[in-house]
Amino acid sequence: MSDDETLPRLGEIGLTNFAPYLMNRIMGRYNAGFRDEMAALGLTTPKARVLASLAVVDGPVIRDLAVYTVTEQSTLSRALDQLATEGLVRREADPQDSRATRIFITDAGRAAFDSLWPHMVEAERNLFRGIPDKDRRAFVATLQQMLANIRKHEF
Amino acid sequence: MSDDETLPRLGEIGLTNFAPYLMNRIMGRYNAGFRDEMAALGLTTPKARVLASLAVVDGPVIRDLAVYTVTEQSTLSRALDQLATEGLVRREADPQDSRATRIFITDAGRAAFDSLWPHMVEAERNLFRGIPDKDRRAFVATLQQMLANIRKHEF
DNA sequence: CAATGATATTTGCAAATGCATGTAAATCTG
DNA sequence: CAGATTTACATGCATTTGCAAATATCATTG
Repeated sequence: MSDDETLPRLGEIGLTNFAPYLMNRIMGRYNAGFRDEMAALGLTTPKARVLASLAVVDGPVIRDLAVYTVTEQSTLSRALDQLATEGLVRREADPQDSRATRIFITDAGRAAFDSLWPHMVEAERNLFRGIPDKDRRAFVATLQQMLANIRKHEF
Repeated sequence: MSDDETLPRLGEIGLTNFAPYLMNRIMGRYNAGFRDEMAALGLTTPKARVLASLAVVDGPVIRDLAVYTVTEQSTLSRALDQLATEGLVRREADPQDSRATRIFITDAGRAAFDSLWPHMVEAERNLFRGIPDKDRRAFVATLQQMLANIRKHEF
């Protein structure tokens, strides 16, 4: 990891060989892909991410939810305000730690997510269109390794 | 591609097996990783992306730049206002089409990007830490295929 | 070539975002 | 166990965002 070596310039690599660029661009379009469906449900990206996360881990404290949803704490706090007002999630004081709040999804929240999920799956399938299953599995494995490389939390 | 089949539920797949989730989370942290360095240069994400793109293709029309930078037209328009005011880019009317504006990077803009680039490379290397070169190449190839699958533009 | 429609970019405005800070509760430390 | 730190969450405020509409130019068509 010594770095006397000269860095390649971006112009030489080319944008489309620089993985982070590709990932940003792909995710930009992926996320935009069901913005209409989200809007129809009154959801923004952070709100949708909350519902998606709660579909997997219900009842996390907010700070963990911020990690799952890749959202700023303050943004998340306000997203939760809205979701709670709309009756899609429920805040519940943690009995162990009265600073903490745990978030639970409601039936209405689950229903909202259920109507969004097929679009997410469809978009994901479209992403992998024409990519052999073997490559796809290797790709996901690499993603998991990457997440392990950079995450600052134990999950 | 018939779809009578029942969709797997997200809870069953698990967040960390759903590629888009992993990609969003990884890029969230990657992008946050040099937010400080950007801030020191007075750059936001869209502004940095403009400079990065111009390091590769100088003089694009704005609508193409919006594709490269994965940025809303209106957001880009204002990012360009700032960059131009700061002297990092230059707007120049397209001689063929007087509706269009072409964007060029200035020496100062190049210098700003050059001071950011090492951090981007370092963050990228960190992402791929411990991932064999072979896997890395396969990963990038898959990304390129994915981009081809979803892009709506010819580049 | 006038009229209609498409394209390129900017801008108005309401909403979302994020940083810094506030408040409250838990934890640590001497 | 009092005081100092840290942690959890919410909020004030300035900035950024993005949708929709405005403006200006180009392209097409009858």
